[in-house]
Amino acid sequence: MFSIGQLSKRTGVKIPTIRYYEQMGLIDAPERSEGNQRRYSKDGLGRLSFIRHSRDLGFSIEDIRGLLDLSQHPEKPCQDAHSIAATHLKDVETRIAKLRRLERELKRITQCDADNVADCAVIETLADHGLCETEH
Amino acid sequence: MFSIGQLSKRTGVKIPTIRYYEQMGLIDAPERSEGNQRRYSKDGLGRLSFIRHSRDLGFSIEDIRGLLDLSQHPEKPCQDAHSIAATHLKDVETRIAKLRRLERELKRITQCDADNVADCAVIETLADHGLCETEH
DNA sequence: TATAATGTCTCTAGTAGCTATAGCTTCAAG
DNA sequence: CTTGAAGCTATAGCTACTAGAGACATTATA
Repeated sequence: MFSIGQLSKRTGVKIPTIRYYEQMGLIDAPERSEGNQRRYSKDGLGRLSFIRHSRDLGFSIEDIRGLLDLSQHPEKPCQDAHSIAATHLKDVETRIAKLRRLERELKRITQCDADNVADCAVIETLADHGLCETEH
Repeated sequence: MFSIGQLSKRTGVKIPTIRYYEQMGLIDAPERSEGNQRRYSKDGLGRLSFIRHSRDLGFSIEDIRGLLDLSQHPEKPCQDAHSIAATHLKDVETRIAKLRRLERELKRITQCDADNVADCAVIETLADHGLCETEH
């Protein structure tokens, strides 16, 4: 049996976040001590680790809901899990592509060596979209 | 003079967003028509374009507040603008690095060709952090 | 000029995924 | 038995918007 603090330390999920997950129905409400404090089983620990790890990989709460549900049914086909993961991968790839365009543009404009705002490439570029090299 | 709808079309910023920016003090409250509708000048258009463009480059509202303020004072040195942009660039680079680690991991786990959840690499990896190749 | 269609107004609440605060109670160590 | 850390609930706040309701304004057409 773990207290919420112990669970937090073991999983790296902050205490208010654990309570938030419970509220969202992502983890079951655990048993309580006589004094009404949460007491978690190993199962609860496993479930929270799963969530933590999924969040680390950037899955949304809703995705995780689906993945957790699947993980409870080992006999089911895993198409759904694959499709959740594949969709998420695509999303990550899209975000990377976008950020790399930003990176390129930001690198370009931060090369400005002007002294004052009047000649500053950063400000100038922001003020005039026509000065951009790339579309975004 | 532009109505809010015209401003929206010209800048690509949605109407509720324009009102939101006004509320946030990012743009000045414009004049009003007799019937209390917003009427914008060319200046307002320029300012909103600046904001739009800055948002496109991923600057936060607070960053933009600073950048807008600087842009009003062309005689000032532009160190601050550079530092805002440089910090943002670093942030973008960090996010790219993180997303690429995710991408790698997601690619790896989605290669699973199992049929059911019991053997599925996606679920297995999420359940057991020890199976990850990279840290995240 | 009347009317219909479109545009705009304010206000409130909702989105994701937490985080912070206040004011209280419980637990564990000495 | 006391004290300090840990836990409880409930509410509000964060970013950057977006959506909806219900009323009013403007513009285009008949």
